Amino acid sequence: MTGATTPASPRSDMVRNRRLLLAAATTAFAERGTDVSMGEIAQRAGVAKGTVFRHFASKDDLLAAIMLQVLDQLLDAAERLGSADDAGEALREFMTVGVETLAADRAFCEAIGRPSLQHAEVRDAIGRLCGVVETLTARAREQGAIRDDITGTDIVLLLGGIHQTAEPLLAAQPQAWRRYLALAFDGLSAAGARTLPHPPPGRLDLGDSPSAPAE
Amino acid sequence: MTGATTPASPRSDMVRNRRLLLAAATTAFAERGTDVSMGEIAQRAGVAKGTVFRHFASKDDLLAAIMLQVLDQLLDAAERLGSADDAGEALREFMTVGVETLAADRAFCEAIGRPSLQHAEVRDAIGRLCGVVETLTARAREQGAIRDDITGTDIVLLLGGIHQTAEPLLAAQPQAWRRYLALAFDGLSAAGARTLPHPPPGRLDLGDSPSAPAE
Amino acid sequence: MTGATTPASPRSDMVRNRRLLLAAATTAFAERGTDVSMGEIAQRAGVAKGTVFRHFASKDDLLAAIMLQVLDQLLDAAERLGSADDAGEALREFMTVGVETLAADRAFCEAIGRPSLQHAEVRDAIGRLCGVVETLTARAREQGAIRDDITGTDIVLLLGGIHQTAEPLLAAQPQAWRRYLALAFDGLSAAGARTLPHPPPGRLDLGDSPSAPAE
Amino acid sequence: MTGATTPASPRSDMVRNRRLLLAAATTAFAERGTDVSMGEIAQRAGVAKGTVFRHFASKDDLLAAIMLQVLDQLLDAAERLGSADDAGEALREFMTVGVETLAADRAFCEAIGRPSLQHAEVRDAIGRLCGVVETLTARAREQGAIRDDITGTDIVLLLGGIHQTAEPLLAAQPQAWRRYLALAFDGLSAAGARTLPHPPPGRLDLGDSPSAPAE
DNA sequence: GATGAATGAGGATTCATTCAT
DNA sequence: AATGAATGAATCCTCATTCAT
Repeated sequence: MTGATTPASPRSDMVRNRRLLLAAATTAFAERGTDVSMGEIAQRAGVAKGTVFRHFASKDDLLAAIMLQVLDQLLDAAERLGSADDAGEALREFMTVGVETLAADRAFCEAIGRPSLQHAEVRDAIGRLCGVVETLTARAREQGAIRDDITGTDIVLLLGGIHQTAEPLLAAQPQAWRRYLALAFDGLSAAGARTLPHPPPGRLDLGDSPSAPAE
Repeated sequence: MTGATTPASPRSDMVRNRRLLLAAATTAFAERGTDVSMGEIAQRAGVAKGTVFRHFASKDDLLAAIMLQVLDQLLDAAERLGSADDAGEALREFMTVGVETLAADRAFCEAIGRPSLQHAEVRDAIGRLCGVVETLTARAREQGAIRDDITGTDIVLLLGGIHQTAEPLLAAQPQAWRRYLALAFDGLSAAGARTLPHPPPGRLDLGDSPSAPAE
Repeated sequence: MTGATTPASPRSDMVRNRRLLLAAATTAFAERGTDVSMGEIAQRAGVAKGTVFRHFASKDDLLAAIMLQVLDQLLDAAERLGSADDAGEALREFMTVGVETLAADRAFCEAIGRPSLQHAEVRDAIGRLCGVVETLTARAREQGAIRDDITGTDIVLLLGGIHQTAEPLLAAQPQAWRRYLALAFDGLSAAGARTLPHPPPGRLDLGDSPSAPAE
Repeated sequence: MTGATTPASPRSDMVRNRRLLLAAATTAFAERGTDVSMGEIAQRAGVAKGTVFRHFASKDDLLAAIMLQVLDQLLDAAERLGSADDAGEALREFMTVGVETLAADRAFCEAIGRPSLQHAEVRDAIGRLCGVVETLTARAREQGAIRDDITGTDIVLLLGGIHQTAEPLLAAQPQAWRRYLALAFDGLSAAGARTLPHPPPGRLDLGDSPSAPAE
């Protein structure tokens, strides 16, 4: 099993294994949620169980790594779209990419609000994402594409909500989320609407914080 | 062990235990999702493990019972509001009750689309709920309170989505869902909006259907 | 469930229940072996679980009661045949009845050599059976129908052995035991055969006796 | 935990553990039947519970493995004796080995006719055994050592029967089976005996066959 | 660095048995 | 005397994690 034809340097093997593992785990978690066992991921990646733990000290770490992957994709998208001329269209495009990403990843949703979020890195990435999206959102606001009282964090949160709305339909109608994305966007751009009742969320602070300020 | 004030008859004790179990399970599942063990639920209810299984033959049955509880509440609310004069306001009120209910129940969302749904009773209840909500929705449509292309099933699905949007905030801001409910409602009532891109969902048909028609 | 049409005296109800229980247990154990649960037996008898335990303090006691039933049947048969003219034929007839009984009772065989045998009553009944069969055997010996070195206990033990020989066939060929009974009988009547190598067993002494004398 | 003298490589440890497990399971099952728990077997083998399941995916697999062990021993014996000059003596020798083997293994008998038999491997081994024994038997028949109407399958079945006959005595008289083996052999060689009443069994076909042909 | 065997806590579930009514 | 709810020990099995090679 180790007798590969081209061992290359040990370093490169490790890199390759890490890539295999992330790929396998991404697929597995996306398909079947966070309950997939480490054993199965090892198998799918074609490595031994011990190797999984050499790369990711715990299942939680692996989950965090995968969430980071997804978050990075989203971050990239948001950054890429940050300079588009039509900020409203850019925002819509970002949300499309975002919901599409979630729709393909069952674990991501499950994992939100779980111990993985106690990983500082994940929290940071979410924070950063909210920041970049805030830029996007601000421009859309200024261009009048969306109403005044919407923040970047709102947008990020909506990704999960839109996905969740369509989730029960996805098995039968994989594109159903488009319907609810359009609906949400209509809400976002509702011109003369009354101001939203609850204040906008600040930077997302997730995790166990038992210091929940409530209201 | 429970130190109840009135042990009464074994019958009444059983009723009491069932209530304790449902309460414990509802809370536990709501707080920590479907992974809570039967053992913990027993402990929380102050009964022995065996007692849980006397009342609910399997974990899945327990989950189904809890979903039915929630669905029944929603069904009641929808029926109660079915005859209100202002159908738009009634629909909004229903959605308020609905999201509020979900906000208190984490498991409910997880459980949608899971084996518990293979319980005919749960499927039936969902079907019935969609039916009653369709009535509510139709009236709101006729009265011009919401746009034309929204169905009762859309509304039911939105409950989960709105809740999910706010979910990461709930620990810190338990009322945050009100913000996203208002936002969604603005989308629903968007007067001149373009028709939504994806066709409305039919009656919710969940479960294993591997005959996913895709699109 | 208690509202029978004719309660009769409480005494007679108890007798009736005992009979129902023994019948249900006999059938259940015979069909599926000693693993049937007390709960199922209660159900089959149409009584509550508690009632089973009022009549038989433990599952072991119930098993013992059922073994006693079977042993009594065999005892009756042996006594009835004790006065037949043709002792050889009588012995053969007894063995036929005996094996037939076992063939219909899966639990009996399983239960031999188990804790149930620690019930003095069962041990006594086996002892008594060996005694009566010894009479039958002695007459057959005297009449020259079987060889000299066979005892009643040998015969009793053979019942189980013959049954066991055929057991794997019984599902497909319920009468297969007749073949092995005939074969055994041919061995028993082998005229000029050498004396059997191991001394005849004494009175059966079963149970945990850790004082096994070995040889 | 085991204090072995030579831990050697993990591979060799695994082999050693497998051996320990088989030994522990063989003893445990032989002594107390199939009810011994996997936990106890682990303990007896000096390994953790999980290790049992790494080696045998289920209790049934473990039982099957043990039956295969026994069947292999018997198969070896039968093959070894297949070429002896005196086929009658060879058959007797085979039966001696066979019963002796069973006498040391209580589970084997219990397990016959149980789900373990649905393991194709076990069924196959039994079939093969019957085949080899048929050879042995045919030669004994031809040499006039046993009567005409006895098949190899009869012989295999008799092993269990003879053992069962002596079983209640084994604790006190471990060699008692020799008596019943001799008796059975006398039946097998009964020269002028009438033909046996029930047709000989075909190849042993065990398992769920609900197509029981009856008779 | 990789391997995969071993570990053992934990999970769902069953069942004999007890006991309040 | 009968009921059937409650109990909790025991069972099989899974899985994250550790560690010797």
